Amino acid sequence: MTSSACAPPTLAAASPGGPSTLRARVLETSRELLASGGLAALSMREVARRAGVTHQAPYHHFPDKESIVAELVTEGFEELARRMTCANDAAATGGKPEVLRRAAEAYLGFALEHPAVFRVMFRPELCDSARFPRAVAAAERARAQCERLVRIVHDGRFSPALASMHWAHVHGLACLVLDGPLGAELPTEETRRAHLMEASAHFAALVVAGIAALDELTAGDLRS
Amino acid sequence: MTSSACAPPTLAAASPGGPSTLRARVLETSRELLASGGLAALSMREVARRAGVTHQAPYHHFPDKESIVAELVTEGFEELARRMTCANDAAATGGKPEVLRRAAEAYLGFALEHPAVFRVMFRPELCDSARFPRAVAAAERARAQCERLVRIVHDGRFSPALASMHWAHVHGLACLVLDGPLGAELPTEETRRAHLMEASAHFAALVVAGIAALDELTAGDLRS
DNA sequence: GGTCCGTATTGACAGTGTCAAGTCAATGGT
DNA sequence: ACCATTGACTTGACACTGTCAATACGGACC
Repeated sequence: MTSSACAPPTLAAASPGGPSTLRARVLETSRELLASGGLAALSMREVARRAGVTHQAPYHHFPDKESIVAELVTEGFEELARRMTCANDAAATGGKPEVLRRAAEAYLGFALEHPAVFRVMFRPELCDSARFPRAVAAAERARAQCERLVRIVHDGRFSPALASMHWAHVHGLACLVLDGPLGAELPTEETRRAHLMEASAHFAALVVAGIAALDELTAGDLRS
Repeated sequence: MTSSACAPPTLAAASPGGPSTLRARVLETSRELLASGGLAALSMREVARRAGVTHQAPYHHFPDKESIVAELVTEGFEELARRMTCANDAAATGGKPEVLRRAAEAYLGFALEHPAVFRVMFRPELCDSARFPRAVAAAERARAQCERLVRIVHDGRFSPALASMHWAHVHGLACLVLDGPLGAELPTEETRRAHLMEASAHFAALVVAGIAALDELTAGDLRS
C-alpha cells in the first residue's frame, strides 16, 4: 500500500516457522519484550525464562545484555538505512517536495512501526560504539542516505549543518510523537502518521520555496 | 554574554551555602549523579550513601525513585519554559530570523547545559503523567511558548502541525547532538553550540524566505 | 508527664546482571 | 575403539538494586 518498491523484509528476520537455535530465540524474545514493555522489561533472566532455559544459557550466545541490545540496534539501523536508500533511489521521479515526502515517510514509518527499537537506537550509553562497530557502521549508512538526500534537494550543495537540519526535522518529529507531548494526544498509529506527514509537508513546502527564493535573490545580486 | 534579559536563576535552585534539609540534599545529590553518570547512576541507595544517611532515609521525603526523577523533570521543564518565554518576550525587537534564533538558542542552550535532565524529560515512562501533574503542567507551559513562537513567525497563523514542525526542529537538533551521531564528532560544548546554531540559522532562513515566497504566490493567485 | 508524630534506622525480600564451577553429549584425532 | 576437547547448558553464588515492615529516637503539644 504505502511503498511496494525495494526489498520488503521486516525487522524480525530469518526463520519463518519459529527460530530453532537458542541464539535466534533469544533475539526473538528480546524483540518481543522490548516492544511490549520497553527496555525495562528486557531482562536476561526473563528472556531465558521465556525461552525455557536456565538464566545462564543466553550467556553462551551473548556475552552480556549490552550485546543483545547492540544486536537489535544494529538490525534497526540496517532496516532504517534500507528504507532511506529505497526512498532516495526513487528520487528521479517526482519533484523536490515529493522526494522530501518519501524520505520523511521512510524515517517516520520506521519510527512508528518499531518505536521501541527506534528509542534504543538513540541511546548511545546502551551500546558502546567501540565494542560494536557493526552498529555504528549501520548508523553511518543511514546517515549517508541523509547526506544524499541533502544533495538531491539542495542542487548538489552540501554542508554538515544542512544535513543536521534535515535529519533533525524527521528525528525531532519521531521523538516528539514517541516520547513527547504529541504521543499522549495521538493515540493510534494512523493519527500519528497523518500528523507527522502534515508537519513534514509544511517543512518540505517551506524549504523548497525558501531554496528557490534565496537562489533567485543571489542570482539577482549577481545580475546587478 | 549570551542573554542578559529575564531572570537568571539556574537549575540547581535554592540555598547557596549548601542545602540543610535532607530533602534538598537528596535532590542536589540526584542532580549530581544524573549529570555525571546518567540515569543508571541515579540510585536511591547511592543518594542516601552520599547524603550520609541510611538507605531508607530518602523514602521519608520521596515515596519512590520515580518521584525524585519527576521532581527533576518538573524543574527542567520549568527552566525550559522560562527560557523560551524570555526569548519570545524579546520578539518585538528584531526580524523573524532573529526571533527564531533566540528561540533556538533558548531551547538548545538548555539542552546543552543540562543534557542529563533534558534526556530524562523526554522519557515519559520514567515519570507517569497521571501521578505528577505538576510535571505535565510545566511541559504544557513550555509548549505554549512554542505555539506563541509559531504565531509570531507565521503572522498569526497557527496549526498543530506547524507547531510540531518548529518544535521538532530544535528538539531533533538537541537529540542528535546529545545522543545521536553528532555527539561523537562534536566533543566540546562550544563546537556543539556553533553547529546547532548554524543548522538553526539555515532553518530560519529557509522558513522565513519560504513564508514570504508562498505568501507572494497566494497573493498573486488572488490578484489574477 | 504522657502521648503523638515526623524522622531515621535496621533488617528483610524479591529481583537483577554476572562470575565460577560443574554436567553432559557430540566431535574429532590417533 | 578410546580418549581428549569443545560447546551448550545447568547450578549456585555474589553484589547490587528498589521497596516493605518493624523499630527506635526526639521534640511538640495537651
